[in-house]
Amino acid sequence: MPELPEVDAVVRRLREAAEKARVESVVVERAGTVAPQGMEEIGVVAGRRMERVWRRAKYILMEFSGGVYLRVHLRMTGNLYVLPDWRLRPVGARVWWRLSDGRVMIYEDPRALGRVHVVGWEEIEALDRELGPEPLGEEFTVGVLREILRGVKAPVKPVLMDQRRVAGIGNIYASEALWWARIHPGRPAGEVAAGKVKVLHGAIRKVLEHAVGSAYAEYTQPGKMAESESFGVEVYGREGERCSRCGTGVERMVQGGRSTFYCRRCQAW
DNA sequence: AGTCACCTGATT
DNA sequence: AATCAGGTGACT
Repeated sequence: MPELPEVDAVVRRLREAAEKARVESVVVERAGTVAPQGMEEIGVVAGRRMERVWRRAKYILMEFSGGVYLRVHLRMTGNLYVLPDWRLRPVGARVWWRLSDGRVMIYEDPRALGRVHVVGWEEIEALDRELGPEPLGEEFTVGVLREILRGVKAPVKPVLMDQRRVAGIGNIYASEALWWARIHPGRPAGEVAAGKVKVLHGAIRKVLEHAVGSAYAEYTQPGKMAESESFGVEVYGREGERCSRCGTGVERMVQGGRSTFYCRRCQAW
């Protein structure tokens, strides 16, 4: 479920709920979810205080006292939040952390594709180097986007979703940004006209900023994934519906095994 | 650059 | 029963 905006909402929620909280104990209900595997490793956070929580791309990073870090990736169905009592945990809870005040932080993930890794600072730095710029950060300029796309023959949509090139754009917002910029998703990235790159840059930021706002607003209920995608989404998941700009039917295609939605009239090749 | 694997649940 | 799912990494 989560792309950058939803992950960002999770992080802000955790900040409010659990930053500076002390972990009493850790329970792993599904061994494959944590790495390095086993209770011994993940157990190192027991007795430590969560000093800060932040986001890089779609990763959630937590620093605990004594220089221990957790790197969480929600993949498709993960979610992370605090509940008042451990007994309230849902069926899909894979890992949970009892806090010293009696509350509990839950990593829920029905499909169990996500991961919770115990890492050191070097691994956080390495991760940072492997990932492209944050699309909502100052460093993500029109010029930077132009450099990212320049000379690339691959279709522009999968390129936008490549986390090494730009960090945090997923399947929904890639489709949405291309619709706003009127660019065909299959167009070779390097062939997108300079003027359109500028529009695309603005569209990416606009779409993500809007989603960051609504994701947070709708994330107030722990345990519930946001319905943010149903609000302000123009093409994603709307095959057969009419394009709000020109009335033409929205089409679906598959790129790299993922659904892409677009308007063939607005987004001409 | 494309395909599959990882998993489970919802929907057709 | 079959297909689909908002992500990523490991293959070819």
